[in-house]
Amino acid sequence: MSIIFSRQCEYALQATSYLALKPAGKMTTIKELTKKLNIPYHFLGKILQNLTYKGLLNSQKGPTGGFSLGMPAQEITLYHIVDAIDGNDFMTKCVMGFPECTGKNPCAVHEKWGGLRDGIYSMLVNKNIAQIAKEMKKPEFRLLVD
Amino acid sequence: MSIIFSRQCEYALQATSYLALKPAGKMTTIKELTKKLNIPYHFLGKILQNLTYKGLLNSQKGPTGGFSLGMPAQEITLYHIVDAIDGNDFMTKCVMGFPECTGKNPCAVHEKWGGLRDGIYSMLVNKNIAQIAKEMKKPEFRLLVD
DNA sequence: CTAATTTAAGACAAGTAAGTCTGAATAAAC
DNA sequence: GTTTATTCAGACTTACTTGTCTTAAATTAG
Ligand code: FES
Ligand code: FES
Repeated sequence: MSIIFSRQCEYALQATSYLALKPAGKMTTIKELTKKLNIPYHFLGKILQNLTYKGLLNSQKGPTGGFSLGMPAQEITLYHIVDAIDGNDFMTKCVMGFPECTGKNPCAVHEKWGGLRDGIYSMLVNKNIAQIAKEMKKPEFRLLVD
Repeated sequence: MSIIFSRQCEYALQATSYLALKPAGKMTTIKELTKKLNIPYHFLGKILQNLTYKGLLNSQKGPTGGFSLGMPAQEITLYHIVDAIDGNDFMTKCVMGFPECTGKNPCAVHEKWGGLRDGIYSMLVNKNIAQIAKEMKKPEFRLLVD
């Protein structure tokens, strides 16, 4: 089982992070992405297609085609990706699975979870693709190993 | 999709919390649990069976039979339940799905996630079934609504 | 001992997520 | 215009999770 994001979403985060390494507008093929990230080819194709539909990526067919970021890297946060793929249910649902999550009828960890949930949210919102690109250029960073 | 725990695990947390309300040793039937918690009968049966196998619950067949906590309530934490059903992969896996999660090859949110993950862990470890029972007796608390 | 009630067990069905395959559409390169 | 490389689209398969059904085993009550 994946942790909090679906497998699709994990792949989307990885692929988008990888795209962030490339100069703006530079097209990257699915083939390159699947090779570097070890993600099933057609599965990734559909995911990127979805992100393109949502406006987060650009795509171009034919030779020299591929995918690139659909907006300035500073404007794309991890939250955009997660929201596009998995939605934002985790922000409103009870972590113990009770039918609602409100202060009126709280579960045993409602308070604690509230803080953690907000922490996850800010983790996603405060990290944009431009930052990631910058961090990833550090030599120890994952994905740059080839 | 459930948030961080599987549906089974959510059910397990709810059912165990409910059992915590009862006097120690008092048997509660699946029927009562499914009715109060709105969980599919046989599905819950298997989950409780599993928790019994792992020693967290006691079971007894026949009339007056049912399930009760398998150890003193103070000794059962939410982490025990989660670990029994979903395991503890969330403690060691990368939240972005990369093959490993170490400081040597960190992903973009490794640091932040580390803190949040530890927060989730302590949320689970520091909440035992006895506390839950106490809190749940407050009138506004979920599950006591009937 | 018999009947009733409950968990135990396993097969099965339904639903969802993940992954595969094939061909069409598009666009560049020659 | 033809070839080639790529995304797009949809059907299909596989795997996993969730949920259902039926029967057996155990235990209590009478
Ligand atoms: S009620 Fe459970 S997290 Fe809010
Ligand atoms: S490497 Fe991603 S969370 Fe640690």
